[in-house]
Amino acid sequence: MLRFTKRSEYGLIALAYLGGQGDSYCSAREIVDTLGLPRRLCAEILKSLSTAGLVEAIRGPGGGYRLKREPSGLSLSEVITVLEGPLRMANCANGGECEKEAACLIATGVNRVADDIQGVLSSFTLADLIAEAQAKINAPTPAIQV
Amino acid sequence: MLRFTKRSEYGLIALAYLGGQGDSYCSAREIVDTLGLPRRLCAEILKSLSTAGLVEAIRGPGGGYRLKREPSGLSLSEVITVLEGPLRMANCANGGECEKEAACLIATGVNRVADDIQGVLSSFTLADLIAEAQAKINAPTPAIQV
DNA sequence: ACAAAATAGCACCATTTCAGTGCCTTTTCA
DNA sequence: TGAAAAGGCACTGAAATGGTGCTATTTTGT
Repeated sequence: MLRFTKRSEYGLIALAYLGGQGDSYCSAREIVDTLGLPRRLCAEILKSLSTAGLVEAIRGPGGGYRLKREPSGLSLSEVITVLEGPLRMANCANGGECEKEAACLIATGVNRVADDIQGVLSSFTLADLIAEAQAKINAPTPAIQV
Repeated sequence: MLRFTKRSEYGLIALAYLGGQGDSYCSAREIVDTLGLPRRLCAEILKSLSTAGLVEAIRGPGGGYRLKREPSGLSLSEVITVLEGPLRMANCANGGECEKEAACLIATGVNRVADDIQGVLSSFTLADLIAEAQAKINAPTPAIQV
């Protein structure tokens, strides 16, 4: 339960990778080949991130993606919202087909939980993930390659 | 994303209801009829909660369910774990088919997030939900009945 | 002893979401 | 003008989720 989808997982992985590459552009191909992720799926994810303005995309040879913002300014909350849509803990907590008073029994409390979880996700940034990732990118093997 | 399943939702609702009924036993039927929840599904959920020792079940006429523990001692974390299994944010974070170093790029960080979220869920108790629910059970209509 | 109340157990179906893929188009650099 | 790269579109298979029906077993009350 309460798990990330692959979209979020791959998205965060790709972002962490981009974060470790500085200002240079990385092609989707490089990313998926380096990290061993499914190509098309990641392409879609990167596109979403691009549309949302989290990464910058440049076409053509030499192009690719790069972060549009400092990793420390990119919260997990934002990334996940882009890739999975907004948080909705219980059905009645959001949009609102809450006809049965039942759901509402816990709506208020659940909303409070949701807020706290959202807070956790907001408190973590891409920089936090990258801090961990750095060691793995730059340490054992020069760079994981295909 | 990161949403409760219906199992958790209904489970929490039922527990909140039981919490408002003191020491008396409430039949599954009473619960679902009062709250307008799907019968069979809730019966399964109550059975799970009973197996896990969170509620007490008594068969036969006059029987039913009741909380086996003080609401303030029952964390959401526990309830949700019973009804949905353990938290697992990313695949590589748990059991371990983590062949691709990719997933591990964020594993450590994601695990930290998961811990924090688990912390949030542990910090909320059934009593918190009931506090909200009480008003709705005892206020507008004497008691929602069939 | 019997009937009714209640939980327990089993097997199944429908829908939605998720993960993943293929193919073609457009842009852009060399 | 050719190759590299992002972008767009439509589709498929698998799994999780939500939900239901029927029957068995236990227990109380009459």
